[in-house]
Amino acid sequence: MSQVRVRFAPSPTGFFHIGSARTALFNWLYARHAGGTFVLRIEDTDEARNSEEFYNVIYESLEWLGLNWDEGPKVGGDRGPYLQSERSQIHREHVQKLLAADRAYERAGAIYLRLIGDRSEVFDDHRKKTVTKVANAPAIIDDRIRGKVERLEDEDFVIVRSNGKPVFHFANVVDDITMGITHVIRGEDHLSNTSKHVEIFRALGAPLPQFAHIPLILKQNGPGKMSKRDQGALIEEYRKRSYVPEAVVNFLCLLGWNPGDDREKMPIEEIVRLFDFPGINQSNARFDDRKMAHMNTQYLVEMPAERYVSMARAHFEREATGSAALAADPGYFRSVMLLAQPKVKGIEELPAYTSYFFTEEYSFDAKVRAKVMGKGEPASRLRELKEAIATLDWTSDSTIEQGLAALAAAKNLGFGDYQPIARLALTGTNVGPTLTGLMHVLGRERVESRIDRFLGANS
RNA sequence: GCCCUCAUCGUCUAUCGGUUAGGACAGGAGAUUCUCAAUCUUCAAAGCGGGGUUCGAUUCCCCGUGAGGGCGCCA
Repeated sequence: MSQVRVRFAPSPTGFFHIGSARTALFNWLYARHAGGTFVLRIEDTDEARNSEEFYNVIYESLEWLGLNWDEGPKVGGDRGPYLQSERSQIHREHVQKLLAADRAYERAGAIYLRLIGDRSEVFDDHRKKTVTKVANAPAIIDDRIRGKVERLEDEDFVIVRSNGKPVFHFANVVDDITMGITHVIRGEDHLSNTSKHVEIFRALGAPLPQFAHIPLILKQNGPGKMSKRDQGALIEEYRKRSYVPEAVVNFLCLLGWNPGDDREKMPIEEIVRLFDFPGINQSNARFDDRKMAHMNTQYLVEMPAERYVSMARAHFEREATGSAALAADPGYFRSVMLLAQPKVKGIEELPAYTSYFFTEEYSFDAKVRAKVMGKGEPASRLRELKEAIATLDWTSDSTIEQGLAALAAAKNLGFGDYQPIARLALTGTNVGPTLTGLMHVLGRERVESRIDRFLGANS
């Protein structure tokens, strides 16, 4: 194991944002790539917002994405505690250290970090008040993605509020120091704050970690970065919609990073092998749910049967409770789902796409019926098909296909003369899997009775 | 207002000074006579503007412009 130690430090807000997921992912990827340690630290300082289930949202989302942490809540580690709310003593000790070294002072109940340099009183037009400026040297941030960034802090700033709680910047830096974090990989929205962090590191006499500020994810429509209210912004949503977690991860990897060539769908092991700072982009990326959906479909069509069926069943259990599909014979359920696998774009489409397989009360699409019934002699074709059923070989969809082709040839017609009416009678619609495939799955009995019923109702 | 970052097809991106500027998603057209939202083929689509540097700039530098972010006793 290398010396690399990275951390993901979310705050328990009750949801898991896609931007957080990507930050967690990039940290995880770098840790795995470098053979380092991925630390999870929960920054739960704003106690009013925290509750047990808020913590679980973080754990469950990371687990669903497959981002396992080496140190942190639930797994422990020797640099804990890993909940920031349990680190107050550590924070206090560091404040004392600064106070003792005269690098911090109290004013109006709050504690400020003292910058070093000549001081002067200046009237700030924008804030409409007099402030004390310090002739400080600019902080130099040697960012692994941005290069050298200089930014000046020229006013003392609060590190502990008058209520005794450390501010984010301070707790964050102290925790990073005491946890031995070597690489701080986070969103670009923190880049400007980093000068404050550098001042704190220096005041504490701690070496700077490597910084890497990754680009942000912008909302699909409209201005600004993605926020929790935007479509597709929450990881929970993808879980609910039964997206393939590997597909979500793969998509997120490509939002701001690429392997340097055309490859898009890649196994995570390969991404881990190739992932490094030079491959990370500098510009923000607009989120595109259609490309995400496409990636998901790619994973779905190549998914082994067992997993596909179990994902489908889990989805029906969660989202289509009471569906007849759940009561159906497991073997039949399986056949139906596998028949639909190459045809649907997502697991979430399955209940609607397969509904007629699980009930005899499937509805007929009026427009489709009018179109199909209005052309040629569909009823005759259906009767011919019904008579041929007894002679069909039901062992596979291709033997059924051969039988139907022979029937059509005998009547000097084409398969296309039977297909639309048969599909209408059997499914009530004009879209779906191949006719012969669905006949094979439905089986001879269902096919026969459905055709009978249709002929009875339409003659 | 001040500060920081970024800038190639509508979107995600490749190119690390010399390419017919490539791929993917989305879109258009066509094919598959077993439908289709599936599959295949195919088409259209880009270097923000102005200055430099250079034999040569999408690529390097500067200035604009645009986009994003930060300026709390929020995280």
